[in-house]
Amino acid sequence: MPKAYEPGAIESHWYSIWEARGDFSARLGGEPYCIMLPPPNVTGSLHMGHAFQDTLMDALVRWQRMQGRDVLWQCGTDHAGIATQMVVERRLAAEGRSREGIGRDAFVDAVWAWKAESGGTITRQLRRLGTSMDWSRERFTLDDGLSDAVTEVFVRLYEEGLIYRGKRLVNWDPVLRTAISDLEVIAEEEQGHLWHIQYPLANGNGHVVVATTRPETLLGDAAVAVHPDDDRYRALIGARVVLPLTGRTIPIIADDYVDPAFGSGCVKITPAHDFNDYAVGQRHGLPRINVLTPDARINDNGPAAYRGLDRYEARKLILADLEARGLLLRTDAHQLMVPRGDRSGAVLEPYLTDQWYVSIAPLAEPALAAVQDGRIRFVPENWSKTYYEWMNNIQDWCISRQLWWGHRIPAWYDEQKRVYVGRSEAEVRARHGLGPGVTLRQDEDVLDTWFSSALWPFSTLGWPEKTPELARYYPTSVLVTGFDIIFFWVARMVMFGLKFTGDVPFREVYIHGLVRDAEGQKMSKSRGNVLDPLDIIDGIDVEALVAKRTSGLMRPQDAPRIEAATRRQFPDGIPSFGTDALRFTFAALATQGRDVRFDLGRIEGNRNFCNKLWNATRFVLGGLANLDGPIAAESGTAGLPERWIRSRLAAVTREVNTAFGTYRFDLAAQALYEFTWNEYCDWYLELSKTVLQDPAASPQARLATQATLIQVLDSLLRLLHPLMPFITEELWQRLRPLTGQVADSIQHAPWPAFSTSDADEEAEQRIAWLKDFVLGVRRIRGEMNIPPGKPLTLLFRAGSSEESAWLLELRPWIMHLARLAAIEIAGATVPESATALAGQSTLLIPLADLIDPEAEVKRLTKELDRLTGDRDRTEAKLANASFVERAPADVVARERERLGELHAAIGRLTEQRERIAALRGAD
RNA sequence: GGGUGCUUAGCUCAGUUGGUUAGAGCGUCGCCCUUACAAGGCGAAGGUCGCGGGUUCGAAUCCCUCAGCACCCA
Repeated sequence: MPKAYEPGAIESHWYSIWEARGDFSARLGGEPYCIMLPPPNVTGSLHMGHAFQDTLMDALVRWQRMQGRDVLWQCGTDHAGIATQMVVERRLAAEGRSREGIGRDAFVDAVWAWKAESGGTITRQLRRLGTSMDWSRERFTLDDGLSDAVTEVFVRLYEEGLIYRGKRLVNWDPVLRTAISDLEVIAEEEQGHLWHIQYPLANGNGHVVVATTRPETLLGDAAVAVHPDDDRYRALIGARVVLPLTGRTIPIIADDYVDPAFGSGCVKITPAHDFNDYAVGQRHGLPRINVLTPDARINDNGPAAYRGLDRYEARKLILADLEARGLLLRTDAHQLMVPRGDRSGAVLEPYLTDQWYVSIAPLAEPALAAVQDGRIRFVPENWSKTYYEWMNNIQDWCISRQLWWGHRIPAWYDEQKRVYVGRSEAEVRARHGLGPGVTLRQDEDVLDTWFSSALWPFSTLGWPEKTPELARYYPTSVLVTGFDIIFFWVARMVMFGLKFTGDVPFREVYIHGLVRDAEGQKMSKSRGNVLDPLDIIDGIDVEALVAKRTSGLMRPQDAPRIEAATRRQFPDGIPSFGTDALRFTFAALATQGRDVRFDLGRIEGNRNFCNKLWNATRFVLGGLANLDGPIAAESGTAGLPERWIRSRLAAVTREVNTAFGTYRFDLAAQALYEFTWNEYCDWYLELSKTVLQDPAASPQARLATQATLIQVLDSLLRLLHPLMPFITEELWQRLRPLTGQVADSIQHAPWPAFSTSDADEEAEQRIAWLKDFVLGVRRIRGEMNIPPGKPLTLLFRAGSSEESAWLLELRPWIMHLARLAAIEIAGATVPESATALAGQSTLLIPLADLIDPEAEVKRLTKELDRLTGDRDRTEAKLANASFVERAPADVVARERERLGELHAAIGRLTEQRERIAALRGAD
């Protein structure tokens, strides 16, 4: 067995075995447990968010599998309409071709070709993470079955009147030339201008001034609005103004949407190009004058001078023309919220188009109720508020996208533009009696990708067919996802799930935080702070990392800044940490907060933890030369250390169960880390050496020690397995010949059982005393600078007959751990000594030549200060009559007991300090 | 403007229903290559729990004010 833990070899070895053997497949028997993988973009690659989320899901799934549940972790990918189409368009552009140039069919073929080329990347990466998904059931949102489900849902909703077509303002991406959903808009504050423009009154008696951040929209103004109570303008309501540059006149209207304090208190109203103005326009019956083309140029509704100009060129020219006419009063610098498409980054335009909508209120109501009445539970519970907030203010969902990659809308138009919705053209013709003479043209648009994602929990299980899988695994057990897609995805799955299956899609929603970099910044390509999980697993040198972060940037000018930051943060690149260390780190970071700061320091510590576990196993295996097969659980005669570590194991088992059961992966990781390192390795392994390395130890004691080493390690590996699948499998397999476990893989080994009868109060108490004893000696060594290896003689003054008995029982272990040459019973008079307390007993290390009395007095004084502080606080508490009266009796009793102990300890230490001080005085 | 959170050691974070001396990792300091592990061992230092008030015998924990920060929605 190699001396150091080397993750690379064991990881690649085990995954292929697991997968080939079908270890991850649902068994269709036993109590089902099902998780739906939030489908990643089929042509995407794994980022830290995926890795984090998938680690948590895999931990749950492995935990449940070990408990004997029939686990289905349903995996698959999504077609990611906009994102994928953009990538393929960019590739075409690089070859000098365009989507329009090659036509729809050829373009869609090109996307499928791209999927074939790059589609395996993310699933390969998922495997590297050790995720135990059921790959035999992998699905893709554009598969036939899932596409049929999409069509079915669309048609049924349409037939119920819950899908309609409407002309509305949408968020329009002029670069991608498609509508996008409100949720895909990123509004950020940017530096812009506020231009103050004069609109002359039509009657020639003066003017009003409007302020705008988008002067080019002036061409589409339909009115000027003022607040009805604004005295400055009350007289002008109903008058008309001349709209500059257009020759049109428009009315001045009153509407309390206007904020009299902003700008001049007059607002230009452009119903076709602003959401608020649209609403004002509806209230006042104003015309909607669209002045932009789909790619945001001025259209034919604009004056000839501006037609065909891009919106920003038009803005420039319009401002110049206004200035030339003396109508541009002032230009102020102004911070404004600019909406951009989350994919293209382009500034969006509110734009008037025909789109398909889902009428959402009738779907939202039952979805709201499902959470309110507890059929779906959010974890942490607080996220239900976010869900309610959105559900209560929900807007109809624009589901059409002007893309070519996706599920084409199952609607056909005849030559009179009448629309027919059906499962196919044939069905439409049959149902509506449209003969071959009628020409039908299918709607050009595709559906929002989230439309198909919303069906994921049941479409992947075969819906609308009534499959055994659907009956068995739906509703699924839990959804694991980030809070950023509660609206996009969670809410929509609930709505569609309830609508089409009559039941919730999942019983619990575990919401985790979002992974950020060490400074708390969101990881993004443009910030250049992205970490690739595989680079953390495998390591990467700084040159490769810089190259990765600076290639393919949207803004190539960012490259030098990104390079400098990367070289500063990772001067030596990233070493290889291995999957298990990464996963354990993710688990440890999965606290209930909403941000997860990823710090490489944490993962280094956890890589070391893997090494610790590795070496502990090496130690255990190395001490078993006398064994050639499984060792019975109750072998030999267990001593206190054996009873103690088994009791501790039981406690940590319970803790881990509670932690996993409440999605507290951080607490599970912490409990396991602590038990492994601070109890099993630091204490039990050391205690075991007392017996194993003692040639005179009895065979019974030796056997019990060996059995305990093996069995506790075996349980520990199983407890750790959900978080660290690879190293635990590797070590468990090495240990297996000695454990008698029959499973072929740790992932099918039984989850360690917890029973309260494993708790051993007596052993815990005595070993706690032993630790106090040993620590007391070590502290004296540490603070007196006595080399750890120097054997010491210790004088023991028993505080009670009980503790005398404990010493008798624990003497060999104490001698060994405290590195004592001898323990003698202190007589009535003892030489001047350094002192420590263990329980009620006093430990004395004769000073002889090794201790500086000065230092010992200082040390004792510090300790006494601490104790007297505690004593004073406790005394004050007990002196308080209302405390004694009102606090629970056991709390008061505990304080009294504590006070007694403090008094005794202070007495012993004071006496000791005086003796040493006198000694110093005598020098 | 509406909503949701956060503020605990130098850094990143735990802290269950209020109850001994508020914990961990990393970092820092001292001693040690003690045959499982230097990716290690042993020991130590470090916090008026954002501020102010209230409830209570008792508050990091419950309530209120304020400050700062973050996110979501408009």
